[in-house]
This record gives sequence, structure tokens and C-alpha cells, in this order.
Amino acid sequence: EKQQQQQLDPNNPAANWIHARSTRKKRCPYTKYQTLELEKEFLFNMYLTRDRRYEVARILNLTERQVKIWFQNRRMKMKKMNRERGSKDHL
Amino acid sequence: VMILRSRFLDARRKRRNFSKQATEILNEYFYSHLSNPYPSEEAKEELAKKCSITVSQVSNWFGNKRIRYKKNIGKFQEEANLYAAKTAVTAAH
DNA sequence: ACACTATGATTTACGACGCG
DNA sequence: ACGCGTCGTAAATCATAGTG
Repeated sequence: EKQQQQQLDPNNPAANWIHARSTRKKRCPYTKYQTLELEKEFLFNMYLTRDRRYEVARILNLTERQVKIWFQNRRMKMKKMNRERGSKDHL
Repeated sequence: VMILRSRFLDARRKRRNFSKQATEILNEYFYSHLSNPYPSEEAKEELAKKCSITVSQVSNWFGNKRIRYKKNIGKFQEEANLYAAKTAVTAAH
């Protein structure tokens, strides 16, 4: 097992908080078209059925996993936007 | 209408750098918790209040700080020493 | 005015954990 | 066990602010 060092020494990188799975896929930004279509689908329904997910993935040339995760992230984004919109809605 | 809406939403990316005092507070926390710079939700709320920014902004700041620090520790060495000395003085009371 | 860098915010992709 | 949900995050990228 890894041994932890002290944080008092400035020379110490103090790094056990270095994660990063080596197998992680590099983030690749989606095209304008892909994003627009995903947004349209999200507007239609925030949650995907298995069939819709398959179709969307096929049409946009993304994996079903990517589409699933995009919707999960999109819901979190909406939640965050609502949270900030609720606390103070002046303007 | 959609255009106006999109412009408004894009305006979220309009930003101002945080105040010197806010950055000071955030850095103090970061360097005094260098072995585990992950503030709890409660700690984030406290930092947000002290810095006059939102909790999301505190999360963004720590996310950016952790990755940028890790990517180039050398570049932050001077800053790290500065805050280490500062907190040492504070601790010495 | 203009590169170039610093910095705050947003976007992909997971790991950890929850629930039915 | 499975499979999809949320939550918090890493890492890359974006967009602008700051600086020389």
C-alpha cells in the first residue's frame, strides 16, 4: 500500500489525491449538430427509453453509453441552473 | 426570441476575476489542506459566504486549482511557500 | 492595439454509491 | 446481479479578463 507523507513540508507534493484512471476515454467535444439534436431530444423528454437511446445514438453516431451519460449530465446541468435561478431571480 | 435567449445564456460565461481577498481565502484553505484539498459541502458554504461567491464557484475554483496545481507543482511552489508561511504565523497566534 | 497567459465556467466521462 | 438514477469529480476545452 501507498504510504502517506506529511503536508507541512512545502517540498512535498502531498499527492494521494491524484486519481486519473489510465483507461479513461479522452473527452471529445460533440459537434454543434450532435449537441443540438441531443438538446431537442431532451426538450422532448428528460429521460430516455431504451429504444429512443438506441435511435439517438445511431443517428448521431454516438454510443448508447455516451447518450446515456449525456442525459445524466444534462439533468445535472438543469438542476444546477434551477438551483441558481431559484435563489435569486432579479432582472 | 431564441437568439436573445441564447445570448442571455451565453452571458453566463461573462465573468470577473474574484477579488483579491476571496482568492486569498481560497488559497489559504487550499494550501492548508494540501494533503486533501476537498472541502466538504459545509466548508464550501462557509468559504462561499466568506468570499461572497456561490458554492458552485467555490467548487469550480477547487476543481481548477487541484488540476492546475497537480499539472505544474513547480509553478505554484512560490505561492505554496507563501501561504504555508502565512498559516504558520496564524497558527503561532 | 495585440499577442499571450491566467482564470473562471462548461463540457465529456467515470467511479462510487443508491434503489427497484 | 443488473441497470439506470444521482453526486462529485478529473481533465480538456471554451471564452473572456488581465497583462506586458
